[in-house]
Amino acid sequence: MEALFNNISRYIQLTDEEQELISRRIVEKTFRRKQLLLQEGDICKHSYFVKSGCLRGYTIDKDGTEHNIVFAPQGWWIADMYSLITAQPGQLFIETTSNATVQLLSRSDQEELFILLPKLERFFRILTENALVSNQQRIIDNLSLSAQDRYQRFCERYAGILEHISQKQIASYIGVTPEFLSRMIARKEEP
Amino acid sequence: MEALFNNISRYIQLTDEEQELISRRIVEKTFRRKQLLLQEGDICKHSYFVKSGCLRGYTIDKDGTEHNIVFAPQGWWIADMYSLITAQPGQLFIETTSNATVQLLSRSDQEELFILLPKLERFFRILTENALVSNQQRIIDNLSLSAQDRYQRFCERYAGILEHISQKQIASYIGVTPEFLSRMIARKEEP
DNA sequence: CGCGACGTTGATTTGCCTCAACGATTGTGG
DNA sequence: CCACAATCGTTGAGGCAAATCAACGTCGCG
Repeated sequence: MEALFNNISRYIQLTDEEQELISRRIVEKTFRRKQLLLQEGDICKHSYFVKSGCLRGYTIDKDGTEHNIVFAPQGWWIADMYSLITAQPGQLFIETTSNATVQLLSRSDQEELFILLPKLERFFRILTENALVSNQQRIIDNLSLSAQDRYQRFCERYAGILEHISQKQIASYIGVTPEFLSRMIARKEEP
Repeated sequence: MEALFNNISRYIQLTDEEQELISRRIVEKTFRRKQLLLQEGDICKHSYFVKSGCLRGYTIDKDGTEHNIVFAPQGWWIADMYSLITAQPGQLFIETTSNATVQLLSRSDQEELFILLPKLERFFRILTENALVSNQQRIIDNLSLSAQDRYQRFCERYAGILEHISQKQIASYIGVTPEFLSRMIARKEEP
């Protein structure tokens, strides 16, 4: 539970009692590599905090192609936000990319906590603001950068977890085919 | 001020005193068409509520090309979120696309209000969640749809304000050149 | 060992861009 | 109120970035 509270304490301070209030509602689960936590059509009822390992969120389009929307390594939160806040079936798949331990907080518990503990609402407000900023930056990058530059940016931004992600996954994230990413990288090696 | 409180009351209830608390911190301004409210390098200090008219947020890339990031018609909020929350210079330009009346809430007043009025923090938490969802959907669309389909989606989603937006602005939003959008539309007219 | 996923490379195709020219509209200053 | 400039939408010709399809070697894993 410590990792979780370290994460939260980046933005708000919690007393032991307040931590206890939260702890009581957290459920911990472990998963093996490539296990699905959520799939298209499911109603997403939890926010997932990644205690260890790495998850990814992706969609599958009408041609059957996967598109990575988000990677969630250790210390990140992930959910199908659309489904979570509307309680409608979502389109996101969430899957482990390695063995992982995850802590779940249900939306209803979360909303209960927001009332008991306005500070926690602040925490998630800030978290959501940060996520919004990074999504907006990604939209800007997609509109204004070449595939090369998008790859550059990706490597910088996700430097910490690059080792654990296959080229195919990166290609899907930056919006090119694996073949083309392979060529780009090959081209870059040459003088 | 009524439009603003109607907007807020979608998600939270406010007493007259609470409304008064907010009102005191709102500044109203009017702008003419094509006036810049914010430009790249500025530090964004306010959230803008659009009382009437329409605004757009865009970036300019290294080739000098504009990319529309967001349209904010009547009843929407807009800001350079990155700059607002980090207090660093942002990259967004914000401009009116028609004559407009805008109500400004400074970040510092906003944070003061979050402490006085936790309900308001809830309102902005929800607002930010919604913005996040729509940005994520846009990322998904950009990764999985053709230019044609992106145009389709745009027309559906922004049906209400289509009349007030030029083709050029739409092209910039969906990430194609004006010439290509023109051709797409022409192609669609034929049987 | 054998199978399936991955990365690579080649040949070809295509979706979209660039540049250029033109008429139509809008806006602006004299 | 008109002349002129600026912006917009349209159309054509040609070009390029990235996709597609296909074949092949490698590796990790059951």
